[in-house]
Amino acid sequence: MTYSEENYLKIIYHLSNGSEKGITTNSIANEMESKPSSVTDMVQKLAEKGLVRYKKYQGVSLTEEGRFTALMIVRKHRLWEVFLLEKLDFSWDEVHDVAEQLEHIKSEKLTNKLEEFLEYPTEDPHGDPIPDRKGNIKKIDKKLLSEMPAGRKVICVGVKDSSASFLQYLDKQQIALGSGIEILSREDFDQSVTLRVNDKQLAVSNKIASNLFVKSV
Amino acid sequence: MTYSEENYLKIIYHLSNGSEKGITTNSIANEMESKPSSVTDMVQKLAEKGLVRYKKYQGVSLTEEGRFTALMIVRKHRLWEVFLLEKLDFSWDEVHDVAEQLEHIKSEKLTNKLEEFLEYPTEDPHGDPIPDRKGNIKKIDKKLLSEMPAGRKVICVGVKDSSASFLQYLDKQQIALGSGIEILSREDFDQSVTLRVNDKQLAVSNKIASNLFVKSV
DNA sequence: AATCATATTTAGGCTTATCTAAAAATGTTT
DNA sequence: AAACATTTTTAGATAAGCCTAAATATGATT
Repeated sequence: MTYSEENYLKIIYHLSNGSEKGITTNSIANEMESKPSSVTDMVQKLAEKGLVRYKKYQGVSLTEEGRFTALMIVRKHRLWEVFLLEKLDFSWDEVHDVAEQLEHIKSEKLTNKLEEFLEYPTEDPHGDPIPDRKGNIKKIDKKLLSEMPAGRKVICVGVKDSSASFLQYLDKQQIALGSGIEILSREDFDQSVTLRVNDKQLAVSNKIASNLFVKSV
Repeated sequence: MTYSEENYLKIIYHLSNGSEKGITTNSIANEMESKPSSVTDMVQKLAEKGLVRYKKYQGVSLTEEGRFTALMIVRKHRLWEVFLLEKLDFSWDEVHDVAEQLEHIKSEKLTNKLEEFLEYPTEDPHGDPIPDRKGNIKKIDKKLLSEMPAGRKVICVGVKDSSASFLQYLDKQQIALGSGIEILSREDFDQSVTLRVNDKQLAVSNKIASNLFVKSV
C-alpha cells in the first residue's frame, strides 16, 4: 500500500460519509488537489486491488476491505493528533499537517501502543471520533451551527474545516470544544448568526457557522 | 528532499564515520540493497544539489550541508528509538524498523518537542549518541570487543549491528548496555572469545565480538 | 429525440527511482 | 608496460504517479 493509495482511500472515505452514492471523479480530484484523469488512473488500480468498487462513469465506493484500510489511517491520524496536542504541547491548529505525515507510518504495534499510552482517547482535538483497532467508530451527535434555529443553547462539539486559519479564529474568539453558545438571532440578508459566547455577543458569518459542529444542551 | 535522497545521505554519513576517504559506489549499493548504477544516478543528483562532493570514479563525500542534513535524520531516528523504548515499551530489537520510517517525518517543531518530552536524552537504546538541534554530536569512547586484549574488564556501551537477531541474542545472554564483561581468553584458531558475564562463563564467536562496543573500566 | 454543457476517460508524455547490459576507467599482476 | 579483473559509468528500459489534450459518455435542455 503506497502513500498515494492511502491518501486516495482516506479521501474517498471522508467523501463517502453521509452520501451513500458513488463518489465522483471530480470531487476526489478537488480534494487531492490533482486532476480528474489522475483520479481515474488511481481508482482503476484500487479497484483491481479490491479496495473500491468502480464502474466507468458511475463513480466509486469503498469495499469492506477499503473501508477498513481507510479507517485504520483515520485512526492513526487522530491518535497522533491527540499525542501532539497532549504530550508535545502543539496547539489544535498545528496538529493536522504533522498528523498527515504520521498517519502513513506502518506498524500495528506502534498504533496500538500509542493508543494505550494516550489512555484510549475516543475523540481527537477537533471533536472527531477515533476508530478502535477493529474499525469500530462511534457516531457523534452533532449538527452544523448554521442548521440550528435561533434561540437554541448549544455546545461546541467539533469543527468541519480544521484549517489553521479557522482554528486560529476560534481561538481568538475563545471558542473551544465544550464551549457553551447561545444562538441569539440569524440575519435573513447574509445568513450570518449572532451568538452569545463567554458572556459576550458575537456576530459570525454563515461560513463560520457552516463549519462549526454543535449539539443541543 | 525525497525519502530516497534522505536514505542515501544517511548511508553515506554512516559509511563516512571513521574512514575519511571517498565512499565507493559499491559500498553504498550494498547498504541500500540496490545496484551500483542506481547509486551513480542518485549521487549525481545529490552532487547537483550541493549535498555531496562527487568526481567520477573517485567516490563521494558529504558537504557540510549534506552532513548536517544527514545528522538531522540520524537525530530523528535516535530520538524516536528512545520514545518507542521508554514511552511505548518497545524492546531494543523492535525500535529500529519503526524508527526507519519515523526518521523521515518533516517537522522541526516535532523533533524538538519530542526531544524535550524525552528530557534531552544523549544516547539511543543501542548506545549511539544523539545529535543536538545544531548538529553537534558527542564522540563516544568505545572499542569493539574483538579488539580488546584478554584479561581486560570492560563495560558494554553499544552495538555495531542493531539487527533484531543480534539484539535478541544479547538479551538471551543477559547482555545489555552497562553490563560488566571480563575478557578471559581468546582462541587463536577462530578468534572466538571467552567472557565472564553475570558471573557466568560464556564463549562468543568473533562475529559477536566484532559487533559489540565496549570501554575499559 | 437532438443538442449541448459537463463530467469522465483515454492516449500519450514527463519525472523519479529503479533495473540490466554494455562500455569505459581503474588498478593490480605478471 | 601490457593484460586482466574489478569497479564504475552510460545507455536504454520499466513502473508509479502525475500531467495535458483529445475523445467519449452522461444527462439536462430544448
